[in-house]
Amino acid sequence: MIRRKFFERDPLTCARELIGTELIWGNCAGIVVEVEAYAAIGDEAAHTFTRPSAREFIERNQAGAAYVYFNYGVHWMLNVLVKGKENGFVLFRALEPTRGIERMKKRRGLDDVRQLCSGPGKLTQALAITGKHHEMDLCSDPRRCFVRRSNAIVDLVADRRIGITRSADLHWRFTLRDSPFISRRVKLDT
DNA sequence: TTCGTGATAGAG
DNA sequence: TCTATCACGAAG
Repeated sequence: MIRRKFFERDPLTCARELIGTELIWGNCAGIVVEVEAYAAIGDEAAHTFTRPSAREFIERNQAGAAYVYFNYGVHWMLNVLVKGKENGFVLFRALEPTRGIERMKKRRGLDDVRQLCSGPGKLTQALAITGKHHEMDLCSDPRRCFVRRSNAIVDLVADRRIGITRSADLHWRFTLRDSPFISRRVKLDT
């Protein structure tokens, strides 16, 4: 199980190293194939830039806490709090399902495994993550945590974060190269 | 390409 | 109160 220490570094390092780990969520699990990093300071796309409640969240919680919020009136988003030299969040955008696949299909109302967790709103639906998991510690309960896979040779691609307008030039989205489970194709260049 | 949806926060 | 904004997804 990945321990708290892991999240006591900067958001970019955490984001990169989370790719290829496995997210355990109850009876379901999936390999993390796409994340985005957000910095508490100086990142206009981060919640902390406009939302006092996000800044209070950081004060109130330890590294490794879940930051879950509702967006567009429809979707839950899962982030993990990073508190090191730099504070911030890592948003989970896509998983490659490994366990509990039938459960996920049922929750999503779909059969195609590629589409179960290929987006931040999709993966929370597939895993039944909601606001009740907000502020939950992801470093202490083996039923809700991250684990490293021993074999992992992880080939990363960095490109622009999706769906944001501010600070859009930063290459803070990380994906597992050529994974068919990511939300959107990697786009390089301007 | 469009459009619904609701929480948040800041202005009036 | 009102309104702009938003780390989205699905239908078409």
